[in-house]
Amino acid sequence: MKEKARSEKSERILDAAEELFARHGYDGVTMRQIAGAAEVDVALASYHFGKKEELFHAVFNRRAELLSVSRREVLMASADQADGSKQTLEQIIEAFLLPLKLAQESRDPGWRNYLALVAYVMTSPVWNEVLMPDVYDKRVSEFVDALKAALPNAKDEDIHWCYHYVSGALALTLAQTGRIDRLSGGKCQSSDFDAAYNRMIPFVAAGFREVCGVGS
Amino acid sequence: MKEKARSEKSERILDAAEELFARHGYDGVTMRQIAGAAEVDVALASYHFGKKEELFHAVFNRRAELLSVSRREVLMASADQADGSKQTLEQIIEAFLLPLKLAQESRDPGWRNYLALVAYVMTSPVWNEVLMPDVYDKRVSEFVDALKAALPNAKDEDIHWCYHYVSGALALTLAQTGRIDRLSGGKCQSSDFDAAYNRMIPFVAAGFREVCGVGS
DNA sequence: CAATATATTCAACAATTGTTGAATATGCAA
DNA sequence: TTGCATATTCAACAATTGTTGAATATATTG
Repeated sequence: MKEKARSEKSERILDAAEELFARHGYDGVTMRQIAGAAEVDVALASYHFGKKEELFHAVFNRRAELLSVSRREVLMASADQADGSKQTLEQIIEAFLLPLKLAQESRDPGWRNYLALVAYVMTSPVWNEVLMPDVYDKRVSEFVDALKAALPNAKDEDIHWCYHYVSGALALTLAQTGRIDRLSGGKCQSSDFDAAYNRMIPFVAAGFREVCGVGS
Repeated sequence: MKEKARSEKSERILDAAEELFARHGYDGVTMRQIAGAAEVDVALASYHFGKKEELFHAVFNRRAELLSVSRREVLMASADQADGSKQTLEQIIEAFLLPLKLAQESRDPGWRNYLALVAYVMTSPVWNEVLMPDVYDKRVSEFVDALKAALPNAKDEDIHWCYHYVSGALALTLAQTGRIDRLSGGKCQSSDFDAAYNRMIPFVAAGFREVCGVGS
């Protein structure tokens, strides 16, 4: 079942919608703004993607599967590498985050917009339950399973709450709100993904050990 | 300079707007939805608060100062308690989070809606820089200063990035998206604030020590 | 009470919204 | 070329948007 190649203008519409939805949310963007940014007539978006909500779904799903495959591959490669011996917490967390970091550092700026859109969906009480279950929740389950294997004494609740904290830290990083730039007086930058991920891994690993460690 | 007491319908409008804005965002709510939920005519909202954006500001600011005062008091009380001796990380973090937990556990459900609204503003690239600096950024600076005192060897960047992670974990908790309920199969609940905060404190304390600790 | 300020509703406005059907352009197969 | 499907634009629609001025009710003050 091959996907039919979309026209160029069709991709431009998705790109424009991606950027605008990520910044202003679903209701903060009009079809005409999207068409304008894509330099295309308003009716064309409806012609290609149907109603506004379907366009939103199309934008969200375009890169979802791509990213999900990349994440599973990295996670399994990491598991294979630690052949026999148990994976360390750091390895598991790194495998979970690496594909996101790579996407954000991609030359295609669309990836940055897309991940900001994912952050919007993650933090939205409305969209969260509509869009996350389909593809992302499965990756999370695999991640949680790997964590359980690395933290055999942990209670399920503890692991899920700790994952919740990771998820929040990650979402705010993907959102690129620019707040850390302001609060740090320019010493840190939202766009500095190396800085964000290099510290996030030891930070959350230590948190997991503290809350879910063997001593508990 | 005494604040003039607002009429009862006026407060109902703020309450309704608070709940709707928190769930659907600024653009996802119409003046008529707000008026309908408040059982009030549309024009009344404009009469009391002016334009829609001013109403949004009014909703955000109504509890902001109240909460900010409570946070500073707790932070200073915590500092006084550790008279002479240095505050522990856990004490600082707890002082930062406690007022939020108390507000969320308040009998007034408006506080839950308000904190979900704060989460919306925190994670929004647009509203973040409009509304956060006025009152919340100052509290953060005090929190960061206390952290610096407890972690004398830490670099500023490290502290700010770690605070960024705390901020994200906190925002997702305040947002109450219900995702943890789904992912955990009902073992955890978004509304269980005791569970959320009891684990968050040791989690982030360990993270801070790992990234900003004396050994670094 | 009267008079006056405040609160609330009613009705309507111009502008903008998502969506659609008809018209035109473009690419492709025969 | 001709035919035909796809792509794109044009023009217009009913519905909804935020906002406002006039009208009416309610409270406050003299």
